[in-house]
Amino acid sequence: MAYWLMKSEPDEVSIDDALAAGSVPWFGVRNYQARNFMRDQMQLGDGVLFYHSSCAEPGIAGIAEVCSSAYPDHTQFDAASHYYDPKSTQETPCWMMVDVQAIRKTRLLSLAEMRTHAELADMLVLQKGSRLSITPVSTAEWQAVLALLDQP
DNA sequence: GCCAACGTTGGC
DNA sequence: GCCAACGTTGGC
Repeated sequence: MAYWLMKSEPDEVSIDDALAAGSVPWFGVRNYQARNFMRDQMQLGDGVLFYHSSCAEPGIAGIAEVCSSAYPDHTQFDAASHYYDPKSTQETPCWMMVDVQAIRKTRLLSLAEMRTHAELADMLVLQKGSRLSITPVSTAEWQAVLALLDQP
């Protein structure tokens, strides 16, 4: 059982969208490190902090969990998609994804607030220059975030 | 829109 | 294998 923080642009897939859909395919990851986390390390039932990025108020917006193993991201084959990758073929897909089940929406734990909590200071998403859209979260960090989400 | 930081590409 | 140039991310 592991924990992850996964960034999504709410204009594309918000926590509300994910809750309405039940589960969402985490398409569009085009970074090898993030892909490898999904392909090699994620397990069914892993906990996910659903993070809104590239928006007015970036931060953790909900809780989710991994609900599939990794499989090819179909958008890499779609020439009309923003995520099309001409190097990928059906036989040798480059990009993988998992499905994520939204569990609940939480209060927004903003990036600015996250930076004020010493117990979160080591979270990878807070490190200078960090841009990775999927990062592992330690058990202690997971528990600290959940505790903060339960506070007003 | 700006820009710092990082990742990828491609010439050599 | 090096590294400069370019592209992308993402907060502000």
